Amino acid sequence: MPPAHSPSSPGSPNSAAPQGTSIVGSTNDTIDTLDGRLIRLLAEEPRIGVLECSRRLQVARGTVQARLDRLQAKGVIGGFGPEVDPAAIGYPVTAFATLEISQGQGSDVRAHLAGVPEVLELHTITGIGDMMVRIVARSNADLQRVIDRVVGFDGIVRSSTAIVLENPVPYRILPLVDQAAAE
Amino acid sequence: MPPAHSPSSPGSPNSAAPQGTSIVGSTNDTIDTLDGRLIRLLAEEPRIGVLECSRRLQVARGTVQARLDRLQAKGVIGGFGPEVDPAAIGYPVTAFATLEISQGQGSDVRAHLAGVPEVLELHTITGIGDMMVRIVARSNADLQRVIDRVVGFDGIVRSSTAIVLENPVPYRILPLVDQAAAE
DNA sequence: TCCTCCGGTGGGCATTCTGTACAGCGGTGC
DNA sequence: GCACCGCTGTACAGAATGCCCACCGGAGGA
Repeated sequence: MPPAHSPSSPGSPNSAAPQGTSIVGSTNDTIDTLDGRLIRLLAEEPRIGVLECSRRLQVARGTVQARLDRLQAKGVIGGFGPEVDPAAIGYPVTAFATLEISQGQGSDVRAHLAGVPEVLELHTITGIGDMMVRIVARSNADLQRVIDRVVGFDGIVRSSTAIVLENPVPYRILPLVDQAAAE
Repeated sequence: MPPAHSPSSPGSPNSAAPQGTSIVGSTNDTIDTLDGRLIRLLAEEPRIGVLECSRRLQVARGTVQARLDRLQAKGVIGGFGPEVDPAAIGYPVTAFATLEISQGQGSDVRAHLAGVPEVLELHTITGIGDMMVRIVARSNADLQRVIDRVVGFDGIVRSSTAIVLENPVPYRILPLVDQAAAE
């Protein structure tokens, strides 16, 4: 493939017609369709670079670069870190634990939980419990050890655990991105 | 910076001494320390390429390339998709809903939930409920709409929702990677 | 109404990285 | 003892990146 771009109209150098969507208020609002297509493209084939994106999206390279910079600056795209599968590194068991915390012990408990590698995620929630953690373990037996370590801390009054059996819909964001882009 | 690599010992071309860890059984088991350092490096600075990795890790470029290929082939690294923040695209409210399903309706319910963009994740679990979904919404008011759409389906008998107030520990995997690498 | 700003386009440049190949070394296991 | 596998340097052509420019055209303010 030659390094040429792929000018649809080779003769006329300029045919500036904003793609994606009218820019209207794209600066402060969410994302437009071009952003959506770009995110989808990168999500599906992360290995392609900016130049390839511009080819697929039929826009100028500078546009893709600018959009990417803007998306990262706005915090829409946090990064491109590798997605590591816990199961593949020896932690095939996932569980959600709901924790009840005694008054005023919140920050201590958070610090404690943040120090446990098997705790992948921690939320404070409304409802029955006060906190919800996502934990992983090497096996069901190992899960016992992890739970003991997680709840073995002053300030955690009660806890209940739900083991994940299946994961019919793994974490995804693309459908939401499409919806946001089509706003 | 000149295109020269950075040979520590310019004279002697070969000083092969396996880094990371003795390879022992690295092929079938999990990951070694070199893998761990590589993943951490990529997670922290995803934009750097293979060459830069090899410089930081003080190993040959081919090694980094081989490790990366292997990690991807083994499924340890799933991809390098952009991490999109739902809050940044207009969905700042997160909630977890526990669903109780009537017998035999499982697969229908899954299909239904998979069709809802606001459903980011779906698990089948042990315990009180049968399923657990992670959902997002544009606002607390909008959450009502989303919940109605989620549970408005034959086969879902009961549901309870917990709104996420705070997220003291956002999803992370690095501490676990370190632990697995130090096995 | 005119003017400025901003985002998009197309092009060009030097630098850098990638993909791929090669031979050699050394530890592991048969 | 020998073959295998992983790591090391090295090399090369092709491709992509980062950064520059001039220009166009719509939106919004003066």
